[in-house]
Amino acid sequence: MLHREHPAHRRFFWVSNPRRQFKKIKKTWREVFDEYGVAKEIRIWIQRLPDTPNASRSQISQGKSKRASSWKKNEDHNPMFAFDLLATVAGDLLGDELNKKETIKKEENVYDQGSCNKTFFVSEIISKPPVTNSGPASGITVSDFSDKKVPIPTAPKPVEICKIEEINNKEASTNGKPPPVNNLDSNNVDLVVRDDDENSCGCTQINKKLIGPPSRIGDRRFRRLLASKQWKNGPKLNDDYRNKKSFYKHQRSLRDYPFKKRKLYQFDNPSNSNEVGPTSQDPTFQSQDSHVKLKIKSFRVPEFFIEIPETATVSSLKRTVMEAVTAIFSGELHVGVMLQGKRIRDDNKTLLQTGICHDNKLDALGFTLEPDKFQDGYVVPPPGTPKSLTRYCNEVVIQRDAPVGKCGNAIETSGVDSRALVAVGGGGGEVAVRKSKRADVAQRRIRRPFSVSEVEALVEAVEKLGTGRWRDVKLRAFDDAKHRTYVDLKDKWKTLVHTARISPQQRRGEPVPQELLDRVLTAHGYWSYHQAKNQFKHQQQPEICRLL
DNA sequence: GTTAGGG
DNA sequence: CCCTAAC
Repeated sequence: MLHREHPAHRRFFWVSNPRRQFKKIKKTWREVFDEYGVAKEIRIWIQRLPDTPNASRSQISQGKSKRASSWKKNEDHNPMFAFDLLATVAGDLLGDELNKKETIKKEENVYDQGSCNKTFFVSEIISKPPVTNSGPASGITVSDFSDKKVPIPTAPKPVEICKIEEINNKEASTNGKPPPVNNLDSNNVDLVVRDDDENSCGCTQINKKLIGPPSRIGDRRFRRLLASKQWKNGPKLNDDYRNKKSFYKHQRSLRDYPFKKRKLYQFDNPSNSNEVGPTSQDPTFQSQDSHVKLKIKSFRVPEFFIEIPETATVSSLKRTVMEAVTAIFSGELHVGVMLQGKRIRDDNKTLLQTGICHDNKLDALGFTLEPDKFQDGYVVPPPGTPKSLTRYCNEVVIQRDAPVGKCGNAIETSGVDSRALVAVGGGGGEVAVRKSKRADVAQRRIRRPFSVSEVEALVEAVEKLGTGRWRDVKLRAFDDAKHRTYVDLKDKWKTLVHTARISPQQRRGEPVPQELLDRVLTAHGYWSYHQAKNQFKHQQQPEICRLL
């Protein structure tokens, strides 16, 4: 029905946090379609649906679609509701006559049903070839646009939305065997649009045949690279991309661990996202009251990166590694249970109910050690996922040995992935090289709320230096705080001004003394007024405290 | 490299 | 805290 295997299909997967502003959603779409120069207008309809995530839904009725503002409003009240999204591109591809076309809609809401309070949205839009013509030329592929091999149909195309996990499951069902790399078919490209925000795991795939399960690549620029012809370069792309990252990114990547703070999501299988395991009521196990013996063979440290000068000593390398490991494992650890790649979320289920005790299920049982800060879900690589893919997962995986162990609960570390730690001698100097490729994903720094004393120091510095000299503020008041950049200070000042302007009831976090907030407003007002006038005078008369 | 501002 | 334009 969906003709998904048809090589001439062009697919867009869109993964987004529904809190995303619609302006940004549209921007993302536009970026994608602009790659092919076909989009003239991006229009998005949102349709509110009943709150039954797994229920199949009827066709989209464009007329009933609600406006984005309506959706956004409702969403605040119930962040977990299900919704439909239909995006159309007005132009040569998808015309204004969308409502005339056969639009097949299947349920598309895939989200974390656990503790995560975010709803992740996954949708796929497929340009479906006309029913009357099943030939390869009737569809649209990425290469159609980049290479012009196939004429772009001018007729408006029907749009299909179906759920992405079907595809994931299909590929996961290949038993995780690494796909044949040479079998790259340019006509079978899945273009995945990842519209994530900082709290999401990027999930960008070019050709699932080539790459396999969702990988951990989350950068818009990279996506755009993929969207262009360069996707043919495959996974090596990221290196080139990485080199373009700013020097700062490299500089700070060391001090920014524990990194990969992004919340990841998991593609739940709708058929068993709530109940994992089909044999929960098997009476033979109940009557036997048997025990399940598990042997945890090893665990793996999640890959991480360090940068260190080649002139550094081995001792300092060891110390740096230890710091990184400590940072990752400091804090509370949580254990996740996976069965056949699916996370078991209901803690109250018995092993019997989940099917863990079932013999033929034991192979697929796995555990994750999750650092405290990564609670919102993970990409769980299917069993047998190539290491090059699991590396992107933000977790520590404990793979359970397949047979029921005979030696009790032995735990042995498999050792840190050495590739991640090799510092290569290059042209000399301070350049640190990471051996590991395509893993320099953007890493959000951890959140480090300002203490009251820090705020006080900031206020005092700004009072004297003004609001336009953040580097000086940094040097003056935060020179020894390596984790506070002058941009951080600037941002903090911004939030301080905002905090000072809102009512105390609306403020969050550690309370800032009102006296400090008053000084913030005073200094802000003063420098807003005097900045231009005193920009060249502040050197003689920087002490505004006396003036206030 | 810094600054300013939107996200 | 991130990103990026502008300087």
